[in-house]
Amino acid sequence: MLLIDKFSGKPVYEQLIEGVERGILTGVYAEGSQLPSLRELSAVLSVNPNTIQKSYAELTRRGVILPAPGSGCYVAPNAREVLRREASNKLEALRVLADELRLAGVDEQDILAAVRSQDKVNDKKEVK
Amino acid sequence: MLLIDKFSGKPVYEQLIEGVERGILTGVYAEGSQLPSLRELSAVLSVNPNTIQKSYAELTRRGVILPAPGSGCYVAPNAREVLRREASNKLEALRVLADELRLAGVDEQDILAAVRSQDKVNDKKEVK
DNA sequence: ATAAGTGTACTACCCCATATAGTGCAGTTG
DNA sequence: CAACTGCACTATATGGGGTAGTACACTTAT
Repeated sequence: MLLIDKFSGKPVYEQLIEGVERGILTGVYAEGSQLPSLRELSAVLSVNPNTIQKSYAELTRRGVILPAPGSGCYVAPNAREVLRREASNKLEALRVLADELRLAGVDEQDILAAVRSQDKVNDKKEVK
Repeated sequence: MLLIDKFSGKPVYEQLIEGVERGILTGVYAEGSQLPSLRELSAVLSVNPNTIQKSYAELTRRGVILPAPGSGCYVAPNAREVLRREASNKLEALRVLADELRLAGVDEQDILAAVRSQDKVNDKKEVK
């Protein structure tokens, strides 16, 4: 996976970070599993190794992945938990964005509808 | 008010744009009213006139304000409508952000609660 | 032990956005 | 006329993003 759009305006290293995060959350990269090496990713994506390293360094700093010099990089055993904790902090960003839309006069129902999961999920999951 | 934080990491000219937009939406700058001149804003905010001009040019391009060389800059008569139309397009951004949080495992209720207007909520537990 | 692959640390360079600084011009207003 | 307005232009400095290349120490498989 890990697609990179060099014309998106978004820095490549950020796209890379989000791509790995998404891979972990969707199960493509299981906790403890090995990630593509710097040079391999560099070759596959046609991105400079330094850029890849910058992304991996950031993920390492946050405790999402664990580097093993000489061996490779691995998804941290508690990666999902780390990501989940960080995501909670992003709720504030969501609130701010929603407030802006509301201030601009966007209909409350439209806002709620946009946020609500619309993938035919009739999630009747009984929260236990 | 138009406060500028030079250490926020966000470009000054963007802060300026958002500040004017907010002023229009909150009624500080009524439609048709005159905005502070380039040089006046530059002096008050200690920001280079070129930076102010960049912000005003962007707002002009979008039809939010109307410049009158020799006279000043004025809020477009339909400024609120323009902003409202633009805001509708941002709903997609809201949806994407919400999806990310959901994927990360953030509780659905927490997401909805963050989005919901929190003005003295008469707690309606019956979600219709 | 050798070879290949790994993460990591450098240095150097380029491009572009951001922002500042200064000058000047044409138009409007009092 | 004088003072203000938006606007255009050039020049410069700074920093982030990205590339390029080299080197080192470590691990792993042959």
